[in-house]
Parts: sequence; C-alpha cells; structure tokens
Amino acid sequence: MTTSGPAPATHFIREIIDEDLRTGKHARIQTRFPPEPNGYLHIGHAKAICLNFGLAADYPNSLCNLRFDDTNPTKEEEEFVQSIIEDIRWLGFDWEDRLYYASDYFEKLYEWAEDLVGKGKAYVCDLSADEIRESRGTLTEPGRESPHRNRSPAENLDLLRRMRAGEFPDGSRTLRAKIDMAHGNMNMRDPIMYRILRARHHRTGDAWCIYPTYDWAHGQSDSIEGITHSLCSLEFEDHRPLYDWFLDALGVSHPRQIEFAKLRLSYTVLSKRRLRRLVEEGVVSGWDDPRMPTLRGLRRRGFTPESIRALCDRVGVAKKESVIDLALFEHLLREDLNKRARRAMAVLRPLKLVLVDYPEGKTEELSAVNNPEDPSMGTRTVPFSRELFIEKDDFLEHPPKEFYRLAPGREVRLRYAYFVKCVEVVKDPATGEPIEIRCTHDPATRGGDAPDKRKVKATLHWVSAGHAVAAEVRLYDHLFSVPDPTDAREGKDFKDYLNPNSLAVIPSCRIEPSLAAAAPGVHVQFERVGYFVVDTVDSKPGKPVFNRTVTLRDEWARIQKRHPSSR
RNA sequence: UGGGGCGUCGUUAAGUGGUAUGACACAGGUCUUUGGAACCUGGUUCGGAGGUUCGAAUCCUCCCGCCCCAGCCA
Repeated sequence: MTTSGPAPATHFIREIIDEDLRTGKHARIQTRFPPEPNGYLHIGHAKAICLNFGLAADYPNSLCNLRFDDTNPTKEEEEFVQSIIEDIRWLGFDWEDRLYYASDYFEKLYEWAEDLVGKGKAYVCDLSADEIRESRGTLTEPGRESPHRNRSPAENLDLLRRMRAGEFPDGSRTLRAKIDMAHGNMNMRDPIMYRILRARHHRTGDAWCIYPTYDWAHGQSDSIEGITHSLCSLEFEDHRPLYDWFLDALGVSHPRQIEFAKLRLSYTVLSKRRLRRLVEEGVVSGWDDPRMPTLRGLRRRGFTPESIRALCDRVGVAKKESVIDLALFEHLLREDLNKRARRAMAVLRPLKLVLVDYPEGKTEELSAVNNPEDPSMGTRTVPFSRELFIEKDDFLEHPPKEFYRLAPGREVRLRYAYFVKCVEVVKDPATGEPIEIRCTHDPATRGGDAPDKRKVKATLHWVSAGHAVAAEVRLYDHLFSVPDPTDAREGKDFKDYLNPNSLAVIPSCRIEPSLAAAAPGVHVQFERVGYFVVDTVDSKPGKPVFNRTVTLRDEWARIQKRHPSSR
C-alpha cells in the first residue's frame, strides 16, 4: 500500500516503533486488525485498519494480520466475517495468507489456562454472576475474595477439566485469574478467563462449552502471532496491566499494547449501539443506507477508498479524544473526485428555456470536455436544440446585486453552447412563478466563446428538452443537524437531533443522454451541482438513480446564508 | 473520598527550554466557458495560578475541566 508522496505524518506510536527498531528490541514489526465479527465496519474502524496496515507497509519486512476476535459465540456470525473481509479489501488492504481467528487458538489457550492453574495463578470459582458482581467491590471500595480462591491446583485442574467436559451448567462456574481483589483497577480483581456457555460457535461449532473472555484471549493471540505492537483504543488502557500480567505469568513472547483515541466524526454517530438503533427503528433503510457512516454506506454514497485513506492519514494518531470535522472528510473527497469524476450536465429542478430565434426541429451536437482536470479523459458530444431546461435556481426575476445568473434582459453563457439573453418571462397565471424563459442566442458564440471577447458573469448548465433522459436523484445531507448528537441535553436522545432533510428524493430530473447508460458505482460530477454516484442497489437501465455524494463548494449558497434577504 | 487517561486557533494535529507551525473551516482577493478547481493574503491560540530560568507550550507545585473502568461484551 506504499504510495509515493509526502512522508507519513509522525505520531507517538511511530516514535515508539522507531525507538524499538533503533535499540534493536525489534528488527521488524507485526501488527494486527482484530475485529469482532458482530457487526459492520464503519469509518471509525477504518482508522484502525489504516493505522495497522499502514504501519506494516511503511516499515521494512513488516506485516499486518487480519484476526477475527471471535470469543463470544452468542453475538458473532459468519455473515459479518464475510462483510468485514469485503470492506477491508475495498479499502485497499491485503493480509495475504494471514487470516486468523482467535478461535484458532482455543486449544492453546486452554492448555495455557491449565498451566496457570498449575502455577496457582488461576482458580475455578463457583460464584454466580450476581455473587461475583457483588463481591467485586466498587470503584472506591475493595472487593472480597471468593471463598473458592484458595483451592489447590489439583482440585482446580480437576474442576477446569470437568468444566471443559461439560459437567456443569452454563454460568455455574468460571475460571478466574488469582490477582488482587483490592486492586484499584477493577480489571485486576480476579478477572474471569473462562465462562461456561453452550452456544454454537460459527467456526468451532459445538466443540466447546467454555469460551475465553476478551482479556484472556487477546494478548495471548497477539503473542501466538508474534505481534510486536498491539494497537487498540483508549478504553483498553485499564486492561493493559492485565494484558501484561497474563503474558508475564505465562512467560511467553510479550507484545506491547498501545492505546490511541478512536476516530469520531461530526454530524454522525459511530457506536454500534446507536447505529443499530438507526437501522432497527427505520431511520435509515439499512446498514448500507448512503447516510450511514458504515463502509458499506459510504461506498454506496459514493465515497472513495482513496478519500477514506486520506482522511485516516490526515486525522493523526494521538491520545486526545477528538471529533473530526466532517468538512475535512468532504474536502478530501472532493479533492479525489475532482481529479477522477467525469463531468456531465444534469438539471435537478427543470425550468424551460426557449430560444425564440433558434430554428424549430434543428439539433446540433456540441463538444464538451469530460474532465477539465484531466485532458486524457477526452470529450463527448451533447445535443442542443431550441427547447432546453435550465436549473430553476439559475433564474431570478428580481435578482439581488450578488446574483449574476440569468435575469430579465441579462446575457449568460450556456456551457459549451451559446450566449443567450433573456427577452421574456412566461409566468404561471395562478402562482406568478416563472414557468418558461424566452431567450435569443448569439450564433457567433457557438461553443461558448465570444469572438468580440465580451464577458458574461455566469455560465449555466442545461439539457436539451427533447433529448434529455429522466432520472431519479437522491439528495443526501448530514444525518444529524448538530456536530455532536451524542452530547444530548438532559432528557434528550441523539435521535432528537436527526436532520429532517438528510434525504430529499427528486423523482424526475433531466440528465444529458450520455449519462443514461452509466454503470452502477460510477462517479460523475453534475457540473455546478455536485458529485453523484450511480446507485448500486436501485439504479436500473432505463431508470437510472443517482445519489448525491457531496455538493460542490457553493459560493452563491454562502452569500445567501450571509444575506438571507437576497432571495 | 479508588484506578487509568487527556487539555496548543472554530476543529484537528506539530512543537521535546530559545521567533508558536500545518491542514480543514472562516474572511478577503486573483483567475476562470463549473460562483467548481487552482493560486494569493489574513487571525496570535498553549485550561488556570504560582514557581525555576536570561528565556517556559515544554521543567516543578497546586488547582480546574473533560473522558474511561464496578459484563461470565469486545
């Protein structure tokens, strides 16, 4: 994944690695991305993916594994394994043959558990879940030792074996590490290593009725894989002493856990719980709704893997919890799409424009550039005729000073076509709304250049009424109307901050004919409007559907925002 | 009144005792057959108070604020 370009931004994790390489602690590094297959990946996961795979790509001979952390069969499913694999591939990363599962290590983990029991560092506890909770103490008071804490290694070994053999009912016993019930860190108060759970595992089936907890499985899995730097998010800082304790107790290769702040983005939510609510409560159409921050949602919305990787490169890696401005993401997206998306003309809200001095029945094929940023993308031809559609917003009968599009008596350019001048406005007698604009055109300006060098203030996009194709366009906007919907006021819920205008469907837009057959997933810039992508689910030949990925920067919109009167 | 973290422009991130820097956002401008893109210009912001020092965002002390932890979830 190495790309040429500016050196990657440095951060505290790189400093640690550089130091480890310099001192010879390691000659190379090995990282891993360890998702639990219990849901879909989102933009927050992308940061961890880019960090882990990116680091491995940047350091010589270094590798990053993909490991599914599948220690809880009640929540995990094969479907998620597949979707996660698909999404990481789409993002552009490769783990070659290093696809692992924590469940691959169940036998080894069990063997190690017996080892700790033998060393007197773990014991079988018969307390119920409630009793354990009750005896754990609180944040300010120490816990009480389990009455089974001092069983002999031999008795513990016997009990552990019988736990594995299925002699005891679910939840009746646990294997716990023998550490310190008075520790200030709750994770060290004899944490649970195994629970009895008769649940079918998506990979090991019914082979086990005891399953390791995260704490018991994670560090040991890292060790088995030869991970050198185990990166995780801040909430695991409290677990690091335990991570270290297990590895030390076992006396095996000891990766270093390093915690960093996970990515948060403004105007959206990223917790699995909240995302699930949006889906289950029907706020969005599903996990791949184009408004969702899931990788599937972003993909369907038209975000590119390149823009996501660029975001992850730019946001930095630190321990400070921060919320990244969505505007940065959109900026990076535009930067990418500007160079790659083909241009086309599409009129979202059509207003008829008739050229009174243009012959009826005549059609011209005018040449248009496919991408001004990339001449190699060539040109295409666009049909032009007497009756056209322009954007409703591009005409104002009584324009404010800052508006320099079409208005009565005013001349503008129709892109790649002619200069036209408004000579008449036909209005709906009932509403007074303009329903047809009549213009003259200057034949000498064919193609859009005036031989006499006269200037016009505006260039408008258009489509030929008789040639344009109908299309459905879905205008997407921020899912929430406030930067941090999770920061809900007293009595409020994050859903109270949903943006009611996050989706507006325009069933019948007019697009230039060259767009009629655009393939699903293709990115295109509707000139002067925004970037769009052909929807991968609902778009059909003959009935195209476009999703707005992001608008273009819009100077006029800003002016209107500043002076609400100018409309 | 337990333990673990974090505080640098609006937002992010650099800075590791010697002129506070970049990106996004914002504001102004140049250019333009996209009010796009590109380019130029702008703002003084180190949580607070003391202290050490010729000199502190960096070192010390105290204070304040925010986040995480009491799953047999990860």
